[in-house]
Amino acid sequence: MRVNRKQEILDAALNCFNASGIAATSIEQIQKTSGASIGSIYHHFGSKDGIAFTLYVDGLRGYHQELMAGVAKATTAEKKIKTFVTIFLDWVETNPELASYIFSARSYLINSSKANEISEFHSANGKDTALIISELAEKKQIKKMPSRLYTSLLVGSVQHFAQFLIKPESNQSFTKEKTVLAQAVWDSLAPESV
Amino acid sequence: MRVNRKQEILDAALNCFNASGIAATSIEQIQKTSGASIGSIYHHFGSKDGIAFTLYVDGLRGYHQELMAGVAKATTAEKKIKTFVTIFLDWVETNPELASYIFSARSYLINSSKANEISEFHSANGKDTALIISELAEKKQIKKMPSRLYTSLLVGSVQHFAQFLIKPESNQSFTKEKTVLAQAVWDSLAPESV
DNA sequence: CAATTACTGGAATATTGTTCTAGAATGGTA
DNA sequence: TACCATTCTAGAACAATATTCCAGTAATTG
Repeated sequence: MRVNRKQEILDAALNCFNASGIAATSIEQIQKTSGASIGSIYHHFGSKDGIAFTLYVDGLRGYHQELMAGVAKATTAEKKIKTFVTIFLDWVETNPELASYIFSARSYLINSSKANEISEFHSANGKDTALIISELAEKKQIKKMPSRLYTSLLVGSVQHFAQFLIKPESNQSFTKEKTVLAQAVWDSLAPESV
Repeated sequence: MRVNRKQEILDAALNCFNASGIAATSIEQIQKTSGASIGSIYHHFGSKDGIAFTLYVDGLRGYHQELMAGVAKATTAEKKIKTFVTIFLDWVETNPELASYIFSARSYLINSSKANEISEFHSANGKDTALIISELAEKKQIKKMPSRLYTSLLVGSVQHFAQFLIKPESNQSFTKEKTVLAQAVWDSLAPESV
């Protein structure tokens, strides 16, 4: 093993997957881009789905840990919500390739041979964020509403906006947008002013 | 031609695609589910991507026309925004299989052999909704903010919430959620109270 | 240094998307 | 009806590509 083959394969796969999508990327492409052999690829990952799975889980885990650590530090409800939004947007801006991949990989992996593993991983992550919200709701630090709406209001518009941070059109900054969006999300969740 | 083969193929494909995803569905599955032959399938659609494309475009076109007609009828800015949300949610609730398919098909088709056609179709649809928003913004009937945020606030949380309408867990109704969500979206876009 | 394990290579195989062509059903026209 | 053109169906043949397999090469351990 001359170099870190495993990482080379992952790097090459991320590029290929982002350029053409997982389904349309062939093992041959990954093989040529990475310089590894077919045998090597299958030794390390077992299947194309295996590569996609590793990229997805590793990437998302990094983000998730950052998020949880940041939100835990925030002291008030408003700060927690705004930190949630900010960390998400900052992470996407810092890791555009990975973010782009993760967004598009979800729907592929759900029906792949890694379906079970993905489902477990999601529900574990989901519980973490659900806990944050249910604590705030219990303490009446956010508005009372049908509980299923909480996550939609928290992550829906933010995830949708993330598309702009991924396309590298120009090196414009989004500081204004990020501030306004964090405020808008908080406004939609803030308790009625008494 | 004993029956409507084309429609049979589309119906079968929608079921297969929703059950396993487009990438993981084989032509053989569609062939067996529909009762059509391989030759028949390729005669009508040319490729697997062709089936996926037809399902996607036809489904989305139906929704889009409904949406535009409904919004055009609404007289005030608040009614336009709330109608937008309501029509979307109602449509998803009425067409859960189609909605589920369309959500997951997007990322597949973007990198398929129909990439160009899909891109055109999206930009045409996108212009329509952009026009609605830019008109409201020009007349100052919605809050002034960085323009890229408008669509995120309008469709982000609503699209995210749509997942609950697709899963058939139980036949619970979502009337409360729909009302609250429409109000929340309007609140986030409504001009500052003078 | 022997032996075990981890890794690499690529030919062989299996699966699956697509092409091809012969023929059947259908619709129009005299 | 008879004829023709077009549309549609069928499935074998072909091509592309994911995966298996095993022989061989480095690394590691005792």
